[in-house]
Amino acid sequence: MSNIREVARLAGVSVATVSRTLRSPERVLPETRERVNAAVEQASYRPNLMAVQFRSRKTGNLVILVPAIANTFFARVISGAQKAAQAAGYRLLLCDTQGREDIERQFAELVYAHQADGVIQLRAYDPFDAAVPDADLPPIVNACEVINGGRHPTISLDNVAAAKAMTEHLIALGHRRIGLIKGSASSPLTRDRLSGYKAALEQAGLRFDNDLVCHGDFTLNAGFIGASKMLAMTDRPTALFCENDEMAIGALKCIRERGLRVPEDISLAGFDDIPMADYCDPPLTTISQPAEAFGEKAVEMLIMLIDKKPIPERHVVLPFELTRRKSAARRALE
Amino acid sequence: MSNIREVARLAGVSVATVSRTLRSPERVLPETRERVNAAVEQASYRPNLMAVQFRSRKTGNLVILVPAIANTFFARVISGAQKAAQAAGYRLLLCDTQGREDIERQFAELVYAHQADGVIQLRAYDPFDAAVPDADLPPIVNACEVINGGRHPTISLDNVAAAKAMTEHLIALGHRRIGLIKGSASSPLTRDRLSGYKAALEQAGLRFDNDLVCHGDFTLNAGFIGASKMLAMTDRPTALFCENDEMAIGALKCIRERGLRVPEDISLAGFDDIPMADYCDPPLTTISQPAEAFGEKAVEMLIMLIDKKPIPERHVVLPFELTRRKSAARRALE
DNA sequence: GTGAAAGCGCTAACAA
DNA sequence: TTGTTAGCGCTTTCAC
Repeated sequence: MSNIREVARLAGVSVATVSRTLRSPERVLPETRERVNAAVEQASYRPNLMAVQFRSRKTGNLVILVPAIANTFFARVISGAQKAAQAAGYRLLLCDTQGREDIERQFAELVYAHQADGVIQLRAYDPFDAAVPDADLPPIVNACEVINGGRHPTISLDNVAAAKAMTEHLIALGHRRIGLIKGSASSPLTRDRLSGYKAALEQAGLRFDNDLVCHGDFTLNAGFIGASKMLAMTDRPTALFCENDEMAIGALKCIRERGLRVPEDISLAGFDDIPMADYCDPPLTTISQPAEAFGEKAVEMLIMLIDKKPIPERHVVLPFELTRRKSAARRALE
Repeated sequence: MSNIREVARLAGVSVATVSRTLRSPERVLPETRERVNAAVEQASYRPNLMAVQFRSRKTGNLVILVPAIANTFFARVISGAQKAAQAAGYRLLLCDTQGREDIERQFAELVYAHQADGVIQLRAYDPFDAAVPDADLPPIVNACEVINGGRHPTISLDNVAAAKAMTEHLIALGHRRIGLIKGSASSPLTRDRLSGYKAALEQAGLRFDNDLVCHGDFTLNAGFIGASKMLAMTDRPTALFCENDEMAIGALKCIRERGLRVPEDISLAGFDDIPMADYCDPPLTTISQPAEAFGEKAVEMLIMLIDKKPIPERHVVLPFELTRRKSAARRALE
């Protein structure tokens, strides 16, 4: 593998001129440029990025901390992030943290080790020591699941409003007992969604019943378990609101196994609008999130941070949409 | 941010000793080691990985080329790869190529640019110029969708045998007209699976009917379209074998919309065994693949290649399993 | 516009 | 066991 010296020798110029031709060609005479380019070609030269980065103190890498890659929602976020990163000449260092703080911290440290220029965290945990003063915090953006009152820029959804909208929708359909299957207890997402759920009930003059809330962890299985608890109640809910589509699909399986029909016997709603939501039977009423946009926005903001450009708004809120499909319908009269 | 010289000064030793303490502590006296470690602590020193890598000509990065991150099967593969990489002290540079060869080539070149030590390609395309002699090919492993007769080490499934097993299963259930919804035309996977399908038919003395084969692209929608074509036939198949679960779930939706039942009116089979396969209605009969193992194995082999260790077997074949659920049943007598 | 030369932070060969 | 020292390949002054 050839190096810059080899190219310089071939072109009959100095290494500095080769470097300039590659980084800022406009500062080199066209004829010199051509000779250098010819030499680059001839030597099939590729700059050693390690050396470039080492010297210029920029890695072009962005760390992205993902709680669960296998979750289709996050897969879409990553996909959006990757596109934006690539467009901006950055690469994505992927880390499946499984929600473990030690792993998150370890990967975030890659920034300190000059292995990455910034961090995107998709979970509500600050991987940097709280003792670090805000001023010399490395570039980091917190997206999707956002730390309430955190010190980093965020990109989030108004989860309170989204959960409220869905609950209102179910109430408008005549439902009075609405079960809620929550996500992981550690996630502020679920706190916000619970608030939205409560707000809608209150607004409609309905009493909040703690028995109608059960805890899950965003997996298919959690939805199944949650639904089986709900269905076992003597006065069971007529509608079930799951905090993500995976759990809703898990719940659907359980409901069917009990010989009940959706939506005739019980209405069902999800959250996220994963591709599968439109393909299950019946198609799922859910909250659509712009997953790719989370990734794109996060990368854009992070790069601004890295370039020390001013950020127009530190807390971006992306829009949601209530997507009505067949899984939620008017409550049957008894 | 402090550097090695600062630490050396603090510890009253040379930079070489600091470097040694960090890389091979056993070559340093315990008491020296302690002094160095104390100095490291005091200076809150973190080695500049860019410099380390630049100097030692190892990046610790592995590029992984993924056709579609949003596909749950690949998400599982990535997850396995990431775990193995992390365990071995490597990081994963993720690239969502969308199956585009130019993007694949571009990212594979990161190896030439000393930005990564090796490449994992999950698609049947060689991102390196065929002109490169095998001897000085960068470390690369080809997994999942494998180039037939390619020059790189591979980790694959016996797709011929798997498709044959599934087709045999459907035949054993009494089906004589079995529709096949294929994946992307460019993929050798689909060629192998077609072979297996044909082999099973032949073995059972059934004629191969080209009208029963239709082309898809592994997406939910392709399954829907494929099924609608099959169902429109005058002499429609009594079983449908889809080359992945996503397409099977798409087909399921179409079948139901036509007012038909699975498996009473038509049997359905998929491939991959994604988590959702067990949660659709009815649960999907499918071929289970060890997705995470693909990622793990790929990383392990790649690291052997990087370390120039001999590879026990260049072409690993991972086992599949025929998972019988309710979507495929005995053909109803007419 | 171009070249000479210093040096980024570290590792490794060699010497002591 | 430890220190000295020469670079790794490149960018970036600073002269010319």
